[in-house]
Amino acid sequence: MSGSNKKRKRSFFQQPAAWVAENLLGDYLVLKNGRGRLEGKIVETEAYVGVNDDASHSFGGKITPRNRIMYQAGGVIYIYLIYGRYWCFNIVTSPRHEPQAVFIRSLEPIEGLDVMKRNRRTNNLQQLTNGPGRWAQSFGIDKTFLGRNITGDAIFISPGASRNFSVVKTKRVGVAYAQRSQNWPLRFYIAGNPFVSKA
DNA sequence: TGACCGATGAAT
DNA sequence: TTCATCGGTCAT
Repeated sequence: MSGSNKKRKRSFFQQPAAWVAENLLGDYLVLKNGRGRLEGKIVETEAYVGVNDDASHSFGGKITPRNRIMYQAGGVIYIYLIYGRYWCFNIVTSPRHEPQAVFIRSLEPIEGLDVMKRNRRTNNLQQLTNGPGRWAQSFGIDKTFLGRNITGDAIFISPGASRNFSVVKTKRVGVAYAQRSQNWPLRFYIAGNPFVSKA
């Protein structure tokens, strides 16, 4: 349901990434700023499950300036740039020192579509939020979101009203470089939803 | 300091 | 299917 200010709590995000990724489907991502309220329904996610996942930035326990936020307790935002052009938006999950994260891949636009279109410089509703770079651009996401709390007043997750959908589980997109984990079924999306990315 | 890269998107 | 693209990352 659109317009709710109910929030997922921090404890929700301190579960394992695969669980969080699946259970975020149907929830709403809400962003409030001076220009109003943007809201999108989460329809596609991926889990990056930590030190044993060679598709994850934290594989092998690696710590760099970029990924160190992943080692925080679940509930903070991990942002990084891909291909020199697109911001990728992740939510850190799991307890502290367990560097897992959920990558939000696609949203269904719910509220603030005029602002989203302006940010994306397009009137194409279908291509507004159906991919990680696209929705981030629609929402004005950039590196200033790094480390922010996903349970605050400015940006938060609102629980979905119903779960009358089936979930598709497949391998993740764009991780063919991973030797061991490339086929792990850690991509989740709402079956039949038109805003799931094509991949 | 700079070679290298990529959890993509858009065009074809 | 192909490829443009480029700021950031990280090893040096």
